[in-house]
Amino acid sequence: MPWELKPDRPIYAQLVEHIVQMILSGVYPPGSKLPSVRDLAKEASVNPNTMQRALAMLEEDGLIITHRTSGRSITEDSEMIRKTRTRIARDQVSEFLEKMQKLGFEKEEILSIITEMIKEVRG
Amino acid sequence: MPWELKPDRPIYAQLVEHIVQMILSGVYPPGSKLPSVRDLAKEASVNPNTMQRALAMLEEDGLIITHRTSGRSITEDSEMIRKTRTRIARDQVSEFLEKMQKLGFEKEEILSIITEMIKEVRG
Amino acid sequence: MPWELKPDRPIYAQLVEHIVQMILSGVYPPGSKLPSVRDLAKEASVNPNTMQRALAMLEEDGLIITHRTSGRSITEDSEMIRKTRTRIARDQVSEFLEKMQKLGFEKEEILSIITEMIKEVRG
Amino acid sequence: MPWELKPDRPIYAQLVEHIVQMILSGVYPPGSKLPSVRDLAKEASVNPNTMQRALAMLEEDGLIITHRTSGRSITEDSEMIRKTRTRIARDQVSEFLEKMQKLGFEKEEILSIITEMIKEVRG
DNA sequence: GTGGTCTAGACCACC
DNA sequence: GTGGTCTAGACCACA
Repeated sequence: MPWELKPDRPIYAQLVEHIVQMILSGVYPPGSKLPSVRDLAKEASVNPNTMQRALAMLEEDGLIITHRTSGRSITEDSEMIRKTRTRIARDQVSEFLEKMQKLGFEKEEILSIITEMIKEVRG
Repeated sequence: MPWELKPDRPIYAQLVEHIVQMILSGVYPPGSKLPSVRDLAKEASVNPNTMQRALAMLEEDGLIITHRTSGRSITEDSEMIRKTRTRIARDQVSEFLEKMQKLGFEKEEILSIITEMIKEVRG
Repeated sequence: MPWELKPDRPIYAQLVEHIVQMILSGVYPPGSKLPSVRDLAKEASVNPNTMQRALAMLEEDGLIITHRTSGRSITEDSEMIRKTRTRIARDQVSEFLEKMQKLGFEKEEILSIITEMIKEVRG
Repeated sequence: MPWELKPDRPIYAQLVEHIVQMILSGVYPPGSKLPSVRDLAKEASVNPNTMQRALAMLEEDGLIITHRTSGRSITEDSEMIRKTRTRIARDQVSEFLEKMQKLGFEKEEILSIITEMIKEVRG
């Protein structure tokens, strides 16, 4: 998973999103150790300050634990990770549904468009 | 339809979106006249310059025609309006699907979440 | 020759240009009588005031003569018409050459592009 | 290259044109960094907002890239720059030819006028 | 009255 | 420091 950074949104926000994806998809399993800020920053070709900011936000969410002496690790609370995944998903869905309804789409229409398009994606 | 403006995104972008919704949902039918920049700005509690910027963007898209001295009107090309509606919808869906897949959701899972949540919305 | 009016430039200016073309190309020969303002306005689907303004400008240039009681006519001075045609042409050419040179085109390059494109036009 | 601003056309349009010329003529080579909005505005004796508008238009055309916090630069795609130059040139020529033909000039006549006048320019 | 442009000056997020 | 957004208020051409 490459660190694709587009210039249209704040870099730190894209970093947060990317790391969350890696955690939720299991690249970094619960309890596993995170690379150092410096290494992560280098990997993403980003200023360490910016990476630090991203990690700080993830810590606020409780997804990441900082050990004062030995770096950071993913939370061991896999239940929380699961819940986070669900919460984010529901947020996405509800935001999406709201937009579609504002455009005047009915429930059935939304469903049919999605089922149609979901077949095309990735074969 | 009130002009809800949130501070998290550029105002002009929200204005564009709102006006598009009004056009697509038929509040302003094809060929109908639009209120003056000043009136629209007053209605949205926004500086005329900001509203003008939004309208200019809509004109670039071809959704709006400006008559230099006698105001603006919605394009009479209702076919284009229909296509715009479809295009925006497909964009929304594809953006949504991409996000969900990055979070590690499978096709079936996405569909089931949506069908579940769509029942809750608006009763 | 239809009266194509685009909304991107002042209408009166387009009227002036159009009438000049008709005069220079012989639609209205030297000395011939011009239709009334009202008729011209109707033909061009334009407010008579606007047509009046256009004619006034043409009169300033000396291309049109106003007879206080019997309408307007094209000047009989065909020499002046010929000179006007030449003047306008030279203005166009010099303006065009200036633009091309600002874009960094050399004389030879300009000539070759033109000779190439002039073959394509109108077969 | 001074910033000559005439009152007959929108300033932002003249700024766009001027910057394009600088890019096409190599004053700002592909990939090079552009001065800040504020500096450019000062240099052209223009309000920063106006300069910003011009730069935004250039970005839409793909000629300029903006890095959100570290200024703007010319696109590195020198092929695109070359194509832009050609496109603009052809637009100028075709617009010019159309005007001349509306004035009743034949192909040969146009060519002869140009070849004659092109000798006079810049000695 | 309409749209369009421009300035001055302020404020913001980001790095 | 960078780009981006917004407001307030003025002025203009046009019909």
